[in-house]
Amino acid sequence: MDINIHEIARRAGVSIATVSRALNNNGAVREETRQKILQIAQEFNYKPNPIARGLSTRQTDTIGVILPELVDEFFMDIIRGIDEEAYRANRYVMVSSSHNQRNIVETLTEFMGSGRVDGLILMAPEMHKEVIRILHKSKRPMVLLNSCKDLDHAVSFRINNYQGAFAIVEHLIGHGYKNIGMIRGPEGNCDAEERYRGYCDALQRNNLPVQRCFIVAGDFTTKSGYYGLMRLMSQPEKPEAIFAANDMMAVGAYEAAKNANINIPKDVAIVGFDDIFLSRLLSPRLTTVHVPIVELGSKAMRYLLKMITGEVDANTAYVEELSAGLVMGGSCGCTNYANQTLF
Amino acid sequence: MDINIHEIARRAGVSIATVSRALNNNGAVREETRQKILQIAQEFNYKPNPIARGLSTRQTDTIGVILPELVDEFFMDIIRGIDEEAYRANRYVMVSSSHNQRNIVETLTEFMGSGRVDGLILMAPEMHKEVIRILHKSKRPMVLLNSCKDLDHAVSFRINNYQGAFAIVEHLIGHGYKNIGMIRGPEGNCDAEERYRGYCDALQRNNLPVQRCFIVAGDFTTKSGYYGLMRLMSQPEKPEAIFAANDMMAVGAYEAAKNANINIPKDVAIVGFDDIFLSRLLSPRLTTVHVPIVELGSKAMRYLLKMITGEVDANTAYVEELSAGLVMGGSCGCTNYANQTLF
DNA sequence: ATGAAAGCGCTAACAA
DNA sequence: TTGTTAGCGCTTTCAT
Repeated sequence: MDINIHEIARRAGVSIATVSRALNNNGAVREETRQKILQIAQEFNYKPNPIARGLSTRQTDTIGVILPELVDEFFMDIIRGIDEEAYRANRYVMVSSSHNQRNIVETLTEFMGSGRVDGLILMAPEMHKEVIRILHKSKRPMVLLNSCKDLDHAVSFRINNYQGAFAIVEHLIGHGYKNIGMIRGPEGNCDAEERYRGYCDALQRNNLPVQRCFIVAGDFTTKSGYYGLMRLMSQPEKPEAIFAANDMMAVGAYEAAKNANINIPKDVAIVGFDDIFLSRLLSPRLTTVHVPIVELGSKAMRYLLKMITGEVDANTAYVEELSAGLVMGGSCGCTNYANQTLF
Repeated sequence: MDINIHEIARRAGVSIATVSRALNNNGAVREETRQKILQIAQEFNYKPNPIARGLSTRQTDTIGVILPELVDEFFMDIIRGIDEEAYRANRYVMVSSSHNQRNIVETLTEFMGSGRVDGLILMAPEMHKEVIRILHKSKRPMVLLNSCKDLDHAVSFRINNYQGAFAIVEHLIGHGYKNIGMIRGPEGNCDAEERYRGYCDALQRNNLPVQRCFIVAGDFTTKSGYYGLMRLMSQPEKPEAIFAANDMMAVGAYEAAKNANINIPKDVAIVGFDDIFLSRLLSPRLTTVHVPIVELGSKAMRYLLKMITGEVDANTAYVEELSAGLVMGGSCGCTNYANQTLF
């Protein structure tokens, strides 16, 4: 703010061009000169102004991150994964929630159109057409997180929701359950859709019918899980097991079960998806699908950085699905699951 | 990136200065001219380059946020509070963890010294002298979060840890417990120290001795809570109640109690601090201290914005303590606490 | 190996 | 009301 390149140049008795070269290890500078400049810069604790540099180089060393919301460990984990890589690479992270669907476009435009960031990591499960448009005409590289299948022409990192859901439902089937219900996630949400697809396919692949009466809507909130279980278990024909599309709803289901004196897993088995910290503390421990969230963030960031540096082509589609593994608890009916340490 | 102020000026048949004035509502522009410019800008979807503008105005519309870690709902809540206000005020948020104590200085310098941000929100419970130094010579406004008392000459927003701890320990005393133990937080952490102070004072104010054997160290992790309870309850003389300095440790204590067949609250009452979401799900529900975290973030942000706009003097110390209220559960021994809804 | 100078896109002081 | 112009602090050609 105070001392600038001119001042350093003056003190070193050289031109600002030489100072710039010395500081950036860019272009030839006599070792003697370089040392002198470096020493003076050090002495005055001089740091080039990144804004000025940004104007000149069109690089801000900043990565934009837009997430649908800023709640839960889930999103915090993503940010942490990104932050770790950013730190390593000397980049800065600008985060924002998309606030609401209407304004995601606005935020996106501001981030991408304006040179505030060198690249973007975007998570928007319900992806508007408009967003896709911006995506296309944007000059900055961008990687999508948990995007829908129909965006496979972009760069995207996602959890393999389908595979995870398929696996956990097959696990339930392995227990001998025939009537397996599901509390679904929000409509239009791709994660939710994929998990539902995995559920249906697992049933069908095992010659089990997909029964409408065992499927209820939900919206990923604890509350909807609560009422989801209530509804499923108050029918004349009750499911033997329930696949909640995420752990938060499973938590709600646990609460409902407790209130209604329904025993898990004796009266009904429950499994979830996400493996949030909380699921470890439920009793019995929730059987769920572990999703490598921190890794999702860091992988996305690493790839984005490569796109920025040109190490990989930013215009070539690339999709990576991180596979999700089962975490055994007692809620599915397993009795001697590895009693995972809490810490 | 493509179209710039010159282009707009050319198309509108005016000078760039007029375009700038029209767009910023700054300086006189004939209404007719303004409309024309606005319309053209609209047509080409022109947005002034914020980097260039930043170089000129020394404002980036960006707020830096440095937090000790990026984990938990706790920090996510702070970020959310900040993000909400930032959105309202058309500001952007750059977040970073301090990575480690050594590098917090580096990060701080980069944020503050370089003009990357217009102001900073910093949370650093263990505050280095060095950090304080930077704080002082920094030209940009900064607000501290949960800072130590010895930084009362700065602008700071904090949870009233002392008051909260005092209140909850008095609540335990009200139950008739005489031997009240505590699992402390990390040494040197101001939140932890204040909570400990509140604990001690509550005892003394009620003519109860502070007994060393009932006080064990902890570090805010579930693990340390687990072993904390183990240690306290394996002594010949056991406490009747335990105040865990945060909920995560209380969670650990619950686990330990479960493993050791210790009933809460019959064998030992347990209370926590923070009111994390999880505490609602413990059985019995954890009696704890609610801290308005989102509000902490948003209040800090609002104040910082005022400092930036000059609405309040950035050099005048200002400390605000948000008071923390009790949330009743069954873990303290209360039987007919309001059964709070989960949602 | 080094310097001079032209931008980068914008704002703001000064002139007209 | 509008235009001219000098920065803002840096990078990067192009000469030398």
